[in-house]
Amino acid sequence: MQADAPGPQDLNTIAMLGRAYSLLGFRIVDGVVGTGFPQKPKHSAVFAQIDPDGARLTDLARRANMTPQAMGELVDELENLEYVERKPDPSDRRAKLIVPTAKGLAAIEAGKQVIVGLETRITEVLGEDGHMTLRRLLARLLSDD
Amino acid sequence: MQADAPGPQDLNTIAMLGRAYSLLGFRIVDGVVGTGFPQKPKHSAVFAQIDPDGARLTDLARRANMTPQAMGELVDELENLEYVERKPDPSDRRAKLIVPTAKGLAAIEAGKQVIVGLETRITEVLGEDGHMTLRRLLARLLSDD
DNA sequence: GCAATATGGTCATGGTGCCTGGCTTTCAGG
DNA sequence: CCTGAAAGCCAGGCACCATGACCATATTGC
Repeated sequence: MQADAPGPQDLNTIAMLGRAYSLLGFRIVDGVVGTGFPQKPKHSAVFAQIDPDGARLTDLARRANMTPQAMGELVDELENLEYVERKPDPSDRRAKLIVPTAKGLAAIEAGKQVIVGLETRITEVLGEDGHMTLRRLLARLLSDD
Repeated sequence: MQADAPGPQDLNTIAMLGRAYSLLGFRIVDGVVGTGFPQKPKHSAVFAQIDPDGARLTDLARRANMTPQAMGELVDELENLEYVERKPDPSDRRAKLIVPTAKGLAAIEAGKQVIVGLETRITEVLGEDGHMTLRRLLARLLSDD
């Protein structure tokens, strides 16, 4: 809620957090897409939650904090991109398991690599100590509430 | 390091940034609404950019990085809530100045106070040094790219 | 066993947020 | 003047996500 035209140091802390997150978040998607795995930002909500052995739609939705319908659409798209498959759950015939394909696993791996690369970059900019300190401070903020 | 109860420290740094921002961002809106100024999260995009003397719709849109149409809708809502008024721009009869009302200025002030409160809370949690260190690290991240 | 109820998933519908395209009014330059 | 550009508005549309209704299957209580 402040004018955010000038340098970052003039922003309030919350705005700085937002900028940093936005900046780095876009780089994740760019990085993954750059390695040849087209996807939308929202798809990472699936990739972040999916289990290599498959997971149920409702479980994915719960973990990603959205409705099963919304997750269903994401899975539709990922199915069209051949990143996941819907398979019947042998233990419950109502359910379907969302299972990543080989291509999907490769995309997830690419995503992890991009994140590792970005974290390395953060360490380069802040130094090993700086990065560790940042993580420690953020962890304290998050475990506070 | 338990596998079944993942705490914030198990997240990658980018995810931690995102969580912290999301957490605090919601608290801003909650705080402002709690002081009796109903608004939606998107409205802060206007409040953050508006000038007490008024600003043009297209300027607001440019600064908030959206199309004039989208900004126009936000301004419609804020006009209904009586936070802003549309006045003719004396220097250009095509343009209209979006001017905050007294109520709008009070809402902006409330927003600033909420942010100050949250920053104070951050200082309580991290300590004066911790908060300053966090800001310094974030500023370095932001000025890097 | 068998109704009652809960759960997994889908479809239809609606709301929100934002976009593009087209329009009028006004401004500025030749 | 006249033409091109800019300010703002309206219509239409797409993306995203939610609610509600529905069907198939599981589970529970009697």
